[in-house]
Amino acid sequence: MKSSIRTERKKEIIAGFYELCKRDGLENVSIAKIGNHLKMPPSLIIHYFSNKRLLVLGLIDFILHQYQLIYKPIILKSEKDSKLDPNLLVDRLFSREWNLLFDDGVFFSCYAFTFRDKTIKEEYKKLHLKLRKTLKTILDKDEGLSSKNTELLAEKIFVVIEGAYYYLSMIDDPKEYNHKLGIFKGQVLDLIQP
Amino acid sequence: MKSSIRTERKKEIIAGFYELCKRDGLENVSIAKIGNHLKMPPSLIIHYFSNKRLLVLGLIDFILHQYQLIYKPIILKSEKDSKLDPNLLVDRLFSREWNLLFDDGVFFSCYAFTFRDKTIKEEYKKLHLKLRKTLKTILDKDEGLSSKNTELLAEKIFVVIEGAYYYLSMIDDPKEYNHKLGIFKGQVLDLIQP
DNA sequence: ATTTATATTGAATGAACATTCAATAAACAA
DNA sequence: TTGTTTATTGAATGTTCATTCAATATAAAT
Repeated sequence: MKSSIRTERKKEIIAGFYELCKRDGLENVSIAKIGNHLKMPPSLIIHYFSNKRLLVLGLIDFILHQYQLIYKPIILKSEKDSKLDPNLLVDRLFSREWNLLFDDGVFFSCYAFTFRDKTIKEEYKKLHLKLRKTLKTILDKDEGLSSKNTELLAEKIFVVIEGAYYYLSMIDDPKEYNHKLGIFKGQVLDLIQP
Repeated sequence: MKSSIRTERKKEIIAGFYELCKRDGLENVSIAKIGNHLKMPPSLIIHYFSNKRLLVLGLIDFILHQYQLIYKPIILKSEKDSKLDPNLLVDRLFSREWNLLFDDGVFFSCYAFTFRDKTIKEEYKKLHLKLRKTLKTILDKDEGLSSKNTELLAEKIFVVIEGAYYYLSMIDDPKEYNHKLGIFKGQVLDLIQP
C-alpha cells in the first residue's frame, strides 16, 4: 500500500476540520485548533495541506462527497424496484437519511464560497447536475411518464427539495416541521402524477 | 435629532462591513479592515459595536432588511392592480430587482449562522414567514383562487422561488440561466392556474 | 460660558494566526 | 544493513486579530 499513511492522515485531518466546523463554525476554525483537536502539531497539517486554501478545498470535496452519499440509498433502492412507486420515491427523496458526516451548517458555509470562487462553484454545480441526471433515469423507468419530459420533471422536483430543505432548516418545532414537510411532499407528488 | 451621529455612524460601519464581505468574504473581514476601509480607527468601531458578535448581528439585521426590500416593489405593484394577473405576478416574483446592497454570497454566509445561533435562526424564519403571508394576501385578491387554500399556495410558490435562486446561483451562462428560470416560472404558474 | 456627554484618535495589549524551518523518528526500498 | 524518502515534532517567525485605555475634540444641555 503505497503512501497509505498520507492518504489516511489527510482523511483524518479533513474529518477533524469538519467536526470543528460543525461545532464552532467554519470562520472560527484555525489550523492550530485542528492540530489541538487531533493532537498533532500545526506543522504536520501544513505538511499535508500546504496552505489553508487547500485545506478548505479538501473540506469542500469532503462535504460534497457526503452530500452525494445522502442520495445513494435512495438510488440503490429505486434501482432495485421493478416499477416506479411515486409515493415511495417521494418518501425516499425527503427522507434524507442523515449521515453523521453531513451537516447543513457546514454545507452552507462552503456553499457561500461559490460566490467568490469559480472552481468551487463548478464543483457544486457538477454535483447538482449529476443528482438531477440520476433522478431522471429513475423516472424513466415508469412507463406512465414515458410521454413526459423527465429531464424537466427532475429539475422541477429537485428545486422543490432544495427549497424545502433551505426553508425547513429554520424550523425547530417537530410538528410544524412535519406539517410543512407534508406540503412539499405533496407538491412533488403532484408533479409526478398530475 | 437625538443621537443622530450615533445612528449614522452605525449605519456607515455596517455598510462598510457589508461591502468588504461582498468583496472578500465574511470570514476575511476584520474590524481593522473595516476601519481602514472607512478611514476610522478600529477603536471607534468598537465604541459603537462593543464586540464583533454585535457587529455581525448588525450585518444580519442589515442583510435581512435588504432582502425584504427586494420584494417591496412587487408588493406595491400588486397592491395597485385591481385584479391578479398570474403571469405578471410570476414575472415580478422572479425579477428580483437586485438592490446594490444585497449580495447572495453575504446572505448565505449569514444564513450559515442560523445553524449555530437560535436568535439569528428566529430572525431568518420570521422574515420568511412574513414574505409568505404577504404573498397570501396578494393571492387572496383573485376571485378565481377563492376556493383554494392560498396559504398553502404561497408556501408552495416560495419553496420553488427559494430553491430556484439557490440553484441558479451556480449557473453563469446567461442562456442556460434563462432557460432554467423559464422552467421554474412555469412551475409556479402551474401552481396558480392548474 | 460652563458643565456634561459623546465622538474620535492613536498607541498599546496579549492572544491567536498561518506558515517556515531544522531536527529527529519511522517507514520503505535496495 | 544501508541509504533514501516520508512522517513527525517543536520551536520560532512576523503578522493580524479583537479589544482596552487614556487623551483630546466636538457637540449638546444648562
